Order: sequence, then structure tokens, then C-alpha cells
Amino acid sequence: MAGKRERIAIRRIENLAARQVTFSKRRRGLFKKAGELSILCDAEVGLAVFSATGKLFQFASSSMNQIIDRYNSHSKILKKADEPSQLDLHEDSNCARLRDELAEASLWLQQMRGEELQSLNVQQLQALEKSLESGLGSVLKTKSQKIMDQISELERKRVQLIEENARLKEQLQASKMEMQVAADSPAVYEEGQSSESVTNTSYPRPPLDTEDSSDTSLRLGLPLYNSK
Amino acid sequence: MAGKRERIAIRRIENLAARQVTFSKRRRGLFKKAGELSILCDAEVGLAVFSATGKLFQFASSSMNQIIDRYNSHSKILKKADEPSQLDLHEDSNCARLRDELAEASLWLQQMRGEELQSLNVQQLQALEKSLESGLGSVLKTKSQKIMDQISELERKRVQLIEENARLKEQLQASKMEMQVAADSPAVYEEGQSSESVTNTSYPRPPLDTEDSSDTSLRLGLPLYNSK
DNA sequence: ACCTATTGATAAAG
DNA sequence: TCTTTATCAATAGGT
Repeated sequence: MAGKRERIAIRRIENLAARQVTFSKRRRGLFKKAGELSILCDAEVGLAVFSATGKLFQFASSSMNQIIDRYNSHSKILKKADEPSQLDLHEDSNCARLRDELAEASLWLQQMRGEELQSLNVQQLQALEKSLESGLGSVLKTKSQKIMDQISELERKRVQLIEENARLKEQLQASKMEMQVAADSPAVYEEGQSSESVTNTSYPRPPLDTEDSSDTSLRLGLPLYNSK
Repeated sequence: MAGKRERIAIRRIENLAARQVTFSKRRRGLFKKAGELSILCDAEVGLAVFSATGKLFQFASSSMNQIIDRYNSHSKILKKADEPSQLDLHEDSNCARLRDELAEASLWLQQMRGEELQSLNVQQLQALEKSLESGLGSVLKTKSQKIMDQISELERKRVQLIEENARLKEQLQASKMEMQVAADSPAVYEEGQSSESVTNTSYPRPPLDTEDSSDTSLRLGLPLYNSK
């Protein structure tokens, strides 16, 4: 029924299935915490994880390439200033092509952000408008979906808590009644069962299993969750 | 004395001191978990964190450069499979930088077109949405302005043509009167132009402007703007 | 997948 | 920043 969570030693998990399960769980936890750190503390965070099978998982608060650039800048500063002269002169066709593509992509980005539009004609503007509307639609759809997922999750938790509350109220009632009986006839009880029997005669109460009712962990809400 | 650890909301911590404290604690926790994941699950993990003040903290299960190289390889595979050999072998820093920038720009373009959105969180989606709406607004504004300009231009041409028409009508009138005078008192003409002028009077023709009205593109009202 | 017991992480205070 | 402590969150192991 329960996880004994004996703390596992931090060394490679030999069992393949267990390793994969742990990888999934811990990876999600790690990414969540990375995201929280970036938001809470206004930090730029980049995280890349390659599974043992070679698959890539990544998280970046901004974009991974931006973070890598920034990282390289820092590394360079720490190491040494590079000499740009030779490299600049040695500009081969691949570089030129890349530069052209980058220029084109940058212009597109500018135009999608609403800049440098004067050089476009009405037809081109119309195409751009259509593209932006389409993109906006996808973004809204994705955002809605993510928000709805969050809401569902919250609702699920809310229902769980309501059930928990109801259970605790019942137990509180039972506890009060027990105390009142104890005050009426103050005696020393070694076991809860005797008081329970008295209580039963005085106040009707929700049925409790006599075997389990002395188990603290169960009183605190060993729930018969049927949720979901 | 005690931590009430009420779960804080995941949003930027406004208080500077509290933010720095949380940054320290969570950063250490995050790095610890990153290390545990890499060992437990035999994964390669790279993590870079830039504080709000610009300081770099990093963790890498192997070496950061190795991880960045592996990451770039994956990105390349995902993006395009064209000519990897030449670029890989002849990779100077300028080329690499250009390629990274291009990759980033391409990703942005994709996301603005509504693709590859699943990796974004709600905040990032919101920012993207805002950017798209802003760009769309500018595009619509520019398009409207250009259309209005075209309408104005057409209206100007229309007025010009009306005036031209009126002038021609006057000339026609004058011409007719001349002809009538000529018929009344036929004189001797030495040049062939006289026959032409007679022809003109017989068949009225559409007005022709020697300069503007002969420009087909303007008549069609669809100026063919040449972008770039 | 889901659930819980248990350990781990961490917010607040000193 | 370090320590303490009370809680909350992550997760190991089981179903």
C-alpha cells in the first residue's frame, strides 16, 4: 500500500525499468524546479538532459540558443579575448549563405513584430496579416489548453481537499464526543475501545471499524479515494 | 523560529533580499537534483543559470562544452539535414555563431507561425501572443494606410481625368466651331495636317494624356510595388 | 498509471 | 550566509 521510500543511494540504478521510471519522475521534477527558479528569482535558466538512450530533453527560460550564446560569452571573458581579424577575413561561402539566411529571417521577424513594413505592398501585407492571425490563433489555442489543464488539476485537488475536510470534520465530532464522555466519568483508560463502547450508547455516530479506529495514521485520513 | 512554509506562488519575488535568499537555496537544490539525476539514471545533464545580476552558475555531468556540442548536433538533426559535413569540419566561431542565431531566429519564426508551441509555458505563450497582436496591429495599420494612399491617388487621377475631359470637350467645341468657320469660308491649306484635323472632328476619341494617363499600372489602380 | 509513506527541500525567522 | 524548525513537495515502492 505504501512507499517505504528508503532513501536510495545515489548511484546508477542497475534495473532498467526502475531506472527509466526514476528518470521520468526526476526529470519532470527537475524541469519543474528549473522553471520555478527562473520565474521566482528572475534568472535565465537552461537545462539539457540526454537520456541513456540518447534522447534529448531540454528546458530554457528564454531560448536555448540564447543561453548558449550567453554562456559562451561568459566563457570567453573568463578565458581570453579572441582575435576576430583572421576569422572575419576568412569568410567562405557557407558563412555568407548563413548570413544571408539570417538577414532574411531577421527581416521576417522584424516584419512580424510590425517593423519595416513600408517596403511591403498591400498583397504582401495581407499575406503577413493572415500568417499573424493564424499564428495568434495557434498561440491562443495552446495557451487555453495549458490553462485548462491547470484548472482541471486545481479542480481535482480542490475536490480532494473537500473530501479530506469532510472526513476530518467527522473525526473531530467523534473526538469531541469521546472527550465529553471522559469528562463525565473521569477514569483511566488504557485503550480507546472501552470509551468507544460508552460513546456508542450515548451518541449515534458514523460507523467506525473497531479494529482500525485506534490507528492514528488511519484517523488522519486513510481515504478511500474514489476520485477520478 | 519556525518555517511556516506557506507555499509561495510561483511568480517573481519582489523583495530583493528574499529573492536572493531563495535563489541561493533553490539553485543549490536544483544543482543537487541535476547531479543525482545524471548519476542515478546514467544521463548527461547540463545546467546553466544566470542570476538576475548576470552571474553564471553551471553544472555539467561531463563538460559543458561537450553538452553544448551534443545539443547543437541534436538541433541540427531536428532542423535540417543539409550539408552537415562541410560546416562541421570548417566550423569557425563566426559560422557557429551565425548558425546559432539563425537557428534561434528560425525557431522564433516557427513559433510566431504557431508551431513548436508545446515547449512554451503559459507566460511565454502570453508574451508571444502580445507580440503577435502588436505586430498584427502594425500590419493592419500599415495596410490601411497604403490602401488609403492608393484610394487618394486614384481619386486624384480621377479628378485629373475629369479636368482633362472637360478641356478636351472645350477643344472639341472649338474645333467644331473652327470647322464650321472653315466650311463657311474654305481657305487654301498647304500641309496635310488639315486633313487630320478633319478626321479628328469626325470621330471623337478617348482622351489621352500625354504623360500620366498612358500609364497602365496607374489605370489599373494596382501599383506593383517592388519590395526589396 | 495511481497512491501513500517517507524522505527531502525549503520559507521564515534568528 | 548558516542554523533551526515547521511544513510542503518530491518521490520510492507497492498496487
